[in-house]
Parts: sequence; structure tokens; C-alpha cells
Amino acid sequence: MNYNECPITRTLEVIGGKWKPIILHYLAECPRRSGELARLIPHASGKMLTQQLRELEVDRIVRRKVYREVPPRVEYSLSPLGESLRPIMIAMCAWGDANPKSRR
Amino acid sequence: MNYNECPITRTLEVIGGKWKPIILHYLAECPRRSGELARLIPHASGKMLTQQLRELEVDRIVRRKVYREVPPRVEYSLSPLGESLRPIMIAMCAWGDANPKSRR
DNA sequence: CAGGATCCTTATTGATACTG
DNA sequence: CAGTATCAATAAGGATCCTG
Repeated sequence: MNYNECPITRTLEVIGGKWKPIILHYLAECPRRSGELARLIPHASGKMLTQQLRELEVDRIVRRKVYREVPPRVEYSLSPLGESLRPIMIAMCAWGDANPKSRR
Repeated sequence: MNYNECPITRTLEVIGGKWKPIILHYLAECPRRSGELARLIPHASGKMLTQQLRELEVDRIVRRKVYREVPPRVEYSLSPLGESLRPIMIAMCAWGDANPKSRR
């Protein structure tokens, strides 16, 4: 994962993971529980989701809040740094909306 | 590469490749030759670069122009559809500039 | 120079079983 | 429920050789 030195490189280090933009998209809507994200992103295995969430946590993009209850409840949300990624998410969503798959 | 149905998914299909955002970043500056891109993105092997360029070409993001000369010359540039990705590239560059690696 | 084809080595990922 | 650990399958990647 060692790219070169153009500025986009830094951004890709943080949101370049396979599922990270999608996770961030759903967290940008509202805080979400683990199982909730798993249901929203069914193509990613649970292992992948927790792995990507851990990396986002390490990069201070995502905040992880554990409620000490039984059964356990964990809620993920965007940190302020994560919020600063919103313009990117918005631009990506806008392009996806404007250019659906059907285009040939 | 089968994600789910949020709009970002479509965008990721097109620019989600490991080297695609960086390639697009350099093509957004100006048209580039193959060897030029290889020098700009030294961490990607030639095989990877051509592979990613082919996919971008198939998705009509990038235009490939062959000059029938000896030695051969091939120039890549953004198509109009590729140009429409600019806002995403700009947002990603801006974030990378504002949040360099040194941040802890 | 650009890039296709091949072989082979690593990295990612998925499935399963298990813990607090 | 949320998450870890392990192992097997698969995909991505690099090195090399070759062609127009």
C-alpha cells in the first residue's frame, strides 16, 4: 500500500480500502450498529467489515462507542475528521447518481 | 467486484481500482504517454498500469490515441466522461493536502 | 516504445468455529 | 451481538520473455 507522493495518495491511504467508502457513506447518514452495517453491506463479510472499521478507527476517521450491555451493543459514527471527508462522499454519490450502470 | 446498491457503488466500480485515482489525477493535468505515467507512478508495475488503463478505456473514462510512428507512441487523455470525475479528484486532492501524513 | 502472454509468488478474502 | 482466530480458496501482483 505504498503509493507515490501526489496528494491524492494520502486520501487513498485512508479511504482506499475496498469497503471504506461505502461504510463511510452509511455512517455519514447516521451512526450505525455493527449488525446494521452488515445488513446494509451484505457483500462484505463480517470479517472484512470489522477489519475496515478498525483501520478507519486507527486513522481517526470513525469513532467506536461500546455500550456495556447484554447483549453487547457497539455503535460507529464519523469523527470530526471523518466529517471532513463529506465533500468527497458527496461528489462520489453525485457522480454515481448521474452515471448509472445502464450507460453504454 | 459486486457491491450493493448505494450510489457510491457505481462510482467505485469505475474509479475503485488500486491505481485509477492516481492515473486520473495525472491525466487530469494533461494528456500523458505510457512511459510518462510509468515514471510518475513508479510503484505500479507496467502490467498494472496498462491493465488499469484498459479498464478505464472500457468504461469510457479515458481515451487512448495511438500515433502510428516508429517507435510507437501512445497518448492517454480524459474523455468527457472522465472530465466529469474532476470534482471527485479535486475533493480528494484537497483533503490530502489538508491532512498530511504527519497528523497523529 | 508500448504492451501482450506466461509463470509464479504474495496478499486478500471467505468459511467456519469459537469467546465474552 | 460483536468480534477473534484459523485455515483454505482466490485474486492480485511481480518478473520475465516476446512481438509489432
